[in-house]
Amino acid sequence: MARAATTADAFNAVAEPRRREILDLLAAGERSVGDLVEAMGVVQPLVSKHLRVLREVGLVEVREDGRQRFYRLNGEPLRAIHDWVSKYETTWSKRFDALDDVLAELKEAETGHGDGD
Amino acid sequence: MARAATTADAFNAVAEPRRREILDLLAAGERSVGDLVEAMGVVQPLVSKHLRVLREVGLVEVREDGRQRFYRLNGEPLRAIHDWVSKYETTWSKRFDALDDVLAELKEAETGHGDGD
DNA sequence: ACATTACATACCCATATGGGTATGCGTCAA
DNA sequence: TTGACGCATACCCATATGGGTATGTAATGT
Repeated sequence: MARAATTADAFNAVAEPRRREILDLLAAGERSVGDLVEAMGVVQPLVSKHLRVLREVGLVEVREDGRQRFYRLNGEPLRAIHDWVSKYETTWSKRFDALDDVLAELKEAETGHGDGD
Repeated sequence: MARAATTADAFNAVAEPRRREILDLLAAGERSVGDLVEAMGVVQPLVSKHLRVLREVGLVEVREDGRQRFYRLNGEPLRAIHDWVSKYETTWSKRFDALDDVLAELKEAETGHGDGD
C-alpha cells in the first residue's frame, strides 16, 4: 500500500487544481472535451484523464453527440465536502465564539484536564 | 514533474482520510501526539507526518509542554474549501432551481447556442 | 550519568499519480 | 472507402506520497 487509491472520493478529485478548474468551467454549462482543452491550455489526453476521475466520483456526466462528448457538472458529490467542512465553520467565524467555548469544555471533559476551580 | 506537490494547500491536506480524522479529533480540543496515536490506532511516525502536513498548511498549531506537543485545530484554511464548494451548493440543492436556471442561461450566452425559440 | 518517554526525522518500499506521446476507435466528410 | 476529426486509452516517466521501521533529540525520572 502507498496512497490508498486517492481517486476514490470527491475530496481527492477536488484536491487537484486542474480538476477544480474543469468544474469551474462546467459550472456555466456543459462543454465538449475539445472546448475544455482549449480553455485550459493543456493537451487533450490530460483533460480526458481528469474528466475520467471526475466521472468516477460522479462529479461530471457525459452526453455523447456524434464524435463529441459534452460533459456537464453534477455537484452532488461536493455535498459531502461541504458538510464536512461546514462543521469547522465555527473555527474561522468569530460569530460562533460561544460554540467554540462549548467545544473547549467538551475537550476538558474528555481529557480529564478539568481543574475544577 | 509528476504531482505538483500535493501537500501545498488545504484541499490536499484534507483529501487524506487520516488527516480529516485528526482534524475531527482535534475539533474537541487540543491533544498530544501520543493521544492521537492511541485514538487512531496507527504508529506514531505516521501521525507525526500527517500532523506535519496539517501544520504546513496551517490547519493545526502546536503548543510545546515538556516533552509533549499539543496540537490544536485552526480551521481558517478550511475556509477556502468552504468558499469554493459553496459555489456549487446550487447544484445539489433544489431550492436554487431559479439560480440554476440563470446559470444555464449564462452558459447559453457564452457558448452562443442560444437557439431563440 | 543512564534509562525512559514523547516526538520528529531519516530512510526504505510500493504504488498512485500527473504529465506527455503514441495509438486505437468511432463518427462525419469527401 | 479513405481521410480527418474528437476523444479515450495504453504506455512511459519522474515524483510525491502513505505506511512502516530505525534512529536522533529533547525532556523527565531515578
